[in-house]
Amino acid sequence: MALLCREAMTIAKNRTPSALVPIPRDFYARDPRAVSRDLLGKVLVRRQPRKLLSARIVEVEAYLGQDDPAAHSASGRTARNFVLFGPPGLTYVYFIYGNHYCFNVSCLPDGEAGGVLFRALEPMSGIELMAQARDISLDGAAADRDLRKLTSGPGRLAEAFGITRERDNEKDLTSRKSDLFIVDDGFRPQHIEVTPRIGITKAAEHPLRYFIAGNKFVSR
DNA sequence: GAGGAGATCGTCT
DNA sequence: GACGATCTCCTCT
Repeated sequence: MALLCREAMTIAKNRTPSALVPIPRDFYARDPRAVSRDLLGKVLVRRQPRKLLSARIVEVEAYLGQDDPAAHSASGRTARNFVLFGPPGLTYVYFIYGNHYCFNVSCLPDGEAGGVLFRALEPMSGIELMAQARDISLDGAAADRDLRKLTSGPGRLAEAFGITRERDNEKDLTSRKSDLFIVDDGFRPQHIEVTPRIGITKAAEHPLRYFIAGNKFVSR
């Protein structure tokens, strides 16, 4: 198996979070910009019946709520976006472009709209299951490139973790009982870069995309 | 490797 | 009926 793939497997072995304590709700009850920055380096965990999926958060975007024209919450509360207006720390999952799901977490205190979009993850454990979910083989000559394709992009990471609106919308990421949550394993990114958000037309100039500089799994 | 176009369907107006 | 917080495939360089 190619070098990058081996590296990721080693990382996965060494860094799989041992203390699976979800980050508390207070963490999310803040400005999405602060939450975005602090989410980098944390670990998203999906508890499966027999296996644990985990991946480090390496790229996110902040959406500021009703004052942010690019945010789904800009036009007010709807049947689709109601989670953004509720308590912090809940998942907001929506379907887009006819074939992709995007995965967000609600921020700011209950009643204020805001969220963070997860754009890219670095796989840590359960890599084979993620590859299965994405219908990607990691055995070929292009294993390096294919490993990146597992979770580098909002639609890709959602597919790798089996995240859908039907299954995961409005799920509590701060609950021990949840099968989807985020933990802090002590990792701290050395250098965080901030750029304008990707793929939007409104308010596209604001620097609200945060990623770990130099990380191979960042989407662009 | 980079860039462009098509696919596809839920949500909102 | 139009649009969209994307991805993949195909073509061109």
